[in-house]
Amino acid sequence: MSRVKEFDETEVLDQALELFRARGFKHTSFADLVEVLGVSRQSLYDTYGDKQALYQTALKRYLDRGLDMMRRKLEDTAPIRELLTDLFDGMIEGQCANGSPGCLMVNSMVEMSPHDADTRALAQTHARELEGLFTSRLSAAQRKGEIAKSKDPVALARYFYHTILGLAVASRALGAKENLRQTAHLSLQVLD
Amino acid sequence: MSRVKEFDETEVLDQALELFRARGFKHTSFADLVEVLGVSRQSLYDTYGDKQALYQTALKRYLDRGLDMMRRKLEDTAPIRELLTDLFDGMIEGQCANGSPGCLMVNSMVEMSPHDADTRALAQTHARELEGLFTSRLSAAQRKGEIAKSKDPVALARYFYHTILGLAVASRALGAKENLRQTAHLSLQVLD
DNA sequence: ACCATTCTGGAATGCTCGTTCCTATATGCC
DNA sequence: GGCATATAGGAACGAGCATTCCAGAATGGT
Repeated sequence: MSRVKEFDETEVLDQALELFRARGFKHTSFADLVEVLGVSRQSLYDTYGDKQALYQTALKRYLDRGLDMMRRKLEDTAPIRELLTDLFDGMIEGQCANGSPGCLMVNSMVEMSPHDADTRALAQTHARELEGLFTSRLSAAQRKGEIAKSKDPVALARYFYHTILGLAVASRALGAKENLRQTAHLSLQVLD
Repeated sequence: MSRVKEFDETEVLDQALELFRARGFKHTSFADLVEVLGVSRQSLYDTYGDKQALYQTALKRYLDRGLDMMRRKLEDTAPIRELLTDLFDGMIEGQCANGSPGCLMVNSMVEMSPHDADTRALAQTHARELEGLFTSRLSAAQRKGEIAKSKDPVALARYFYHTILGLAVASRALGAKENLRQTAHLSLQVLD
């Protein structure tokens, strides 16, 4: 090989991700991508394949990153209520940073799930994994006596997952940070 | 006037609504509408205007209907926990009936809010109205002593609204009715 | 019977889209 | 210096899209 890539492959992928996140798949044209990413049409095709593949790759990256972040935050051994408070506040702060584009996975679940089997499968797998992370962390908290024995960690995990979905939608379309925080804090009452 | 319309205007509108709800705006072509509604292109344009207007009208109808339904259900003077349990169960049953297309408003919030100011305004107004309905019902319950004085009905109302958003997303992309019911029931703990 | 209105569907328009092909130019390793 | 690769962008293609125009047939009230 001789000439080297002039753009950072993952950096451009992240830009594509942000564009898809903000506008959705159908509302983002290839011309938009070329313009915003500053990379020529041909290079994009050579590097990532077609639009669908680029979207898929970006989504996968987004999910992996989110899952890693979640794993890291849940490793914290702080009391579960504190931990979840911080986690939700952090998510809300992060989501609403740049004009509230919401969550790419949620946007994808709504826009793409009925039309694209691959995307649907990605979303469902991710949901299971995320619920799994929550479940084991909640179980740990339960063993430490922070949560009553009578509670079902699986149901609680799913509940928090559903709560996050709702906050993502509200963040995108309504985007009142303070209200989201309030809801997140209220949601913690299920632990009592 | 001489010749009379051969199709029921609101009935066809409802069909358009269901199509938009299932597929989204961009993923529904005018040809799709003509085919599914069984009404010719020209008649659709004559009756409803262009695609955007048809969508807007359908969305407005959907919101009005939902708000009416909510009003009726909230008039019930049953204890608030029973009432909300029934309300959520009814919604979940209804949403998941025909292949879980989710909620048109939520789908619209995700797909259209960033692109169309009218749609965004509709969604935001609807959010406020829905929260208002919940707020006054929760206040009433509070006066009757069913909810502690320390609770803020506005925050609770918003919380339930956010919960509904989350359930709508899950219903569309995941669609496990039993899990949704479980989450709905857990969410009622904020009243305690 | 007449006429306004409606329905239907073909045809055409003009635009946008994703994608491919091609050519010209730049770049770095051997 | 040359060769393999990367970039850039013009051109074209074929498809799909929303929308408009139009002409023919149907329909019902007066």
